[in-house]
Amino acid sequence: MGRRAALRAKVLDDIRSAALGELRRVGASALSLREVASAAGISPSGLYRYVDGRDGLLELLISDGFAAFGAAIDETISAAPDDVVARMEAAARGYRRWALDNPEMFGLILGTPVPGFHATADGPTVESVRRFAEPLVRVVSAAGVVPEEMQGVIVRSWSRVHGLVALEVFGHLSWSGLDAETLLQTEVRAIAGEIGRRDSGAAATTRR
Amino acid sequence: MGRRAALRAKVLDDIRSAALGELRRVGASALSLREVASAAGISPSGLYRYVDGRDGLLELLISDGFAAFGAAIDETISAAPDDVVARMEAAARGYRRWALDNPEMFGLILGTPVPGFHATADGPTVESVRRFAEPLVRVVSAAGVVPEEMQGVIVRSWSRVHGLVALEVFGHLSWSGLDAETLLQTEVRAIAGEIGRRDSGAAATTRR
DNA sequence: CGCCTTGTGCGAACAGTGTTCGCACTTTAG
DNA sequence: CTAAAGTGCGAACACTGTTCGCACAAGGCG
Repeated sequence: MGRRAALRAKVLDDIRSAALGELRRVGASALSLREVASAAGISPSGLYRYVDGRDGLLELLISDGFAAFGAAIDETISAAPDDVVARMEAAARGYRRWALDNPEMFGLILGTPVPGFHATADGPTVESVRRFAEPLVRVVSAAGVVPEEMQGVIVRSWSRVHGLVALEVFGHLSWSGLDAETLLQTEVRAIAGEIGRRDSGAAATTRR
Repeated sequence: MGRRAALRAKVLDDIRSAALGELRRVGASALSLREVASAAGISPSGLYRYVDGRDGLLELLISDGFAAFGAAIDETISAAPDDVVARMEAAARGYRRWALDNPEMFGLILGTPVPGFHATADGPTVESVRRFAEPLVRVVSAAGVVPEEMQGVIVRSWSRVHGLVALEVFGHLSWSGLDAETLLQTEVRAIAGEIGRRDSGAAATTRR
């Protein structure tokens, strides 16, 4: 098996980029299977040899999206000075930047879930999520958080950054007239401050 | 104008509830105009006499959704003891409860925006948003925040609650094994604590 | 080499969608 | 009573996702 597999990989790659292009152009809800097929140079029915219908196409996009998001954040962090607060700020800035640059993808992977789509427990999506969360974990653990508190601290910090970014990207902050970047910066510094003095009596986050 | 207007109002109300039912049943992305029309007892084309196509139907739902969300939070707050911290906790709990009970609606109004839909500046949606935000404003202002800082404090507090709730409702917290309710409670208490000592050197939030 | 299984691509078809249009009909206003 | 405005609907159009069967190419094997 050589030639056939190679051709198949190439076609699948064409589908990937065609789908991504369509997503960027018209958004997830208006993403047309036929348009994607046409852009990828194959027939609508031919698409089914590579992807399991519309849901399969979205799964492909979501998986790739998580990976790209994680990679983007990773890159931003790496470019920051080797300081915990600076890295946290970089992570948040990277989070926001990517979300603003890829609003449809951001909405697809972290906004309203597409009905009928559930990531299989050991599928590529979960692996991508791990890869996505990894840089965030590294930053927080570098701040000296003990493993026990780790998960709660990460989730709460993540949710604060995510909340602000999601509201901004989805257009729910525009009425306020406030500068979202400044808001996020303020928020991140507050988070960093709290993590810095976490051992002095912060409320513990319990497991269920 | 009497009889005709009354009939019209009644039919429009049928459409409202039919659309809401369909939204609950199949979600926003799969919401079918024809199904809604059928459930409302009119023909698909007849629907266009009341609502401007699918987008108009969604606008109707969004507007109602904001109002219902605001009313639900309002109710939760009113039922809480007359204490600032208790009211903030109640607001957050009401926010979460409603979002969990109405996930499709929550996603529709605060998740990924529907493409092609933009609330007109003076339309009913904006009014609903005001009504929705009002109870939150009341709680924060009751905490003694000066008007100048007010907007920033509200947005940042809201975003912290929203971030956690959105992640939970959209299924992005389930992997962690953490109890979302506990997380939210911890978060709200932290917010209340910070607002309580806001005058002792909290970072100012600037306008753009 | 030939054969046969497997994989691949595609056109046609089907049920479903949102939307438009023109025609009958009823209610209102003058 | 008449003209105008409002209302409902069936038919039609272009589009969607999906399935099916048929032609054809590629691969493994005797």
